[in-house]
Amino acid sequence: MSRRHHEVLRLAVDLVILTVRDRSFQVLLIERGNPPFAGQLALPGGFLRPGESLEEAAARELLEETALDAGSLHLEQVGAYGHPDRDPRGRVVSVPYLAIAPNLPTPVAGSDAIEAQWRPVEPVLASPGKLAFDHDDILRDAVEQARRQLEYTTLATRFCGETFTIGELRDVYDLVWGMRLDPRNFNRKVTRTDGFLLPTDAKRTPETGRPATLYRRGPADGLHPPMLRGRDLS
Amino acid sequence: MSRRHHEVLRLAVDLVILTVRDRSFQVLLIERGNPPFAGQLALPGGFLRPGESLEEAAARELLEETALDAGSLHLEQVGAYGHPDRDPRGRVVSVPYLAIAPNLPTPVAGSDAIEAQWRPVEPVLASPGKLAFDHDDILRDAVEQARRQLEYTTLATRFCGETFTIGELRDVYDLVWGMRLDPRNFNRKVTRTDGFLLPTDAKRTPETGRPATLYRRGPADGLHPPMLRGRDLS
DNA sequence: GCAAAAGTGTTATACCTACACCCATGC
DNA sequence: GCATGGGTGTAGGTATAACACTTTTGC
Repeated sequence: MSRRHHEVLRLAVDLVILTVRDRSFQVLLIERGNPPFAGQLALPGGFLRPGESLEEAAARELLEETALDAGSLHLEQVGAYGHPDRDPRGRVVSVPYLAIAPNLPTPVAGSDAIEAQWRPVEPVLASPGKLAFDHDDILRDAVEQARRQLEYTTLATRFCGETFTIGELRDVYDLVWGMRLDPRNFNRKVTRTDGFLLPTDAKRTPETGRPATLYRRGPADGLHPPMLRGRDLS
Repeated sequence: MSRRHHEVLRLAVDLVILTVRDRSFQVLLIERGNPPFAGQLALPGGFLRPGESLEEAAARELLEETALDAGSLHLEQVGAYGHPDRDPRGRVVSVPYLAIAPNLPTPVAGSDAIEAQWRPVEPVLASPGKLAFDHDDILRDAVEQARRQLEYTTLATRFCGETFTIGELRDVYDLVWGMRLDPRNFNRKVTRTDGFLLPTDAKRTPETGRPATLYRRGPADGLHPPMLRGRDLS
């Protein structure tokens, strides 16, 4: 088992930053300025640096590319992608991270002058082949991971601001899952699940209609019983 | 963004091989012969080689260390572990794989004369600090991943041989989850879930009691609705 | 007969689905 | 008043939990 047999490589940390904005489920993509894949869209990311843990690298990249503070955001690993030909520059294994962002008032601007843009997720998933590297695969897996977590965790609240209405939370489910949930049943479900939501005294009046109670995210991470979507898995 | 800032590293592929034998939930561990951690127990594994994908490396290690053919086994990625100090030899990121093995008639013998042994999982999880590297963390996460998958996939059948009785399948749940399920309700649940089990004409007579129908694993991967364990997640 | 494991039936309960209905606001 | 979204009530279906009970073997 000589050391000569061991592949020496670099490790990329890519970011799948998801949000709900303009009543649409969107992902942050950058346009690559340099080869390989110059001019194509890609997930933001960068290489692991000496002394960094994987999660530290993800947080650093997040700050560099979007000026978002990882301390306030949900950040979780998606897996590892290591096909030998995935990067034409040489052997690079990617460990992508999924980040969930609330709809941000400030426009996203990368510190290193990279053109970053929010794109609706669905068209990108529907016609793969447009993203650089194997980022289509990574995006697909990360989105599926997020969709699943809406079922049995309180992840949906990470898409919302500090306080939010049940209608906003329902929009997250509707848009991320791409299906309409019954507003009345949804209301009961989330208000009766212990630790999901903490009511506040404030209310918010929509453009038209009755004012809605504002909530903030509760201490629970898991959902029991889970939120159900249709029987579409096999 | 100079290349000098990029950490260059090696990638380890470790294996968490789980089985049910001697009416106990067990994991395959090796005793390390060389530093670091010489004499301590560790997960089997090795380094990624040039031209290999991660999954290929996992399959190769599985064959080398246990003479098990990956083609017939369930093999899935657990995640990536990249703390900078996790390996004293230098920067090594580990991508562990979870493998599920049926109770094997042949004793496990590594091809490279490593002392491999089955150990009950629970004591190792209960008193961490005994395994080399961060293998305690990896084992904990892999076991939790397997336990979860018993809930909403048909993974349990991977612990069984080609044909098996419902009692054997229930033993898998009982031993992996560490709780007793009601045999009568379990029976109904698995036989009524479409695609979980395919009945055969054969039966097997236990030491004492009525002969049980032998089944083989069905085409379904997912379980809807899921198999429930108690409300222990939060 | 007896022990042990396989397998069926039954009832109560929890939860979801679907939908009717009322409430509070802006115009 | 009317439109719009917030929020509650209720009836029916499905799956689970907990249990009694029957079946089929070896001894």
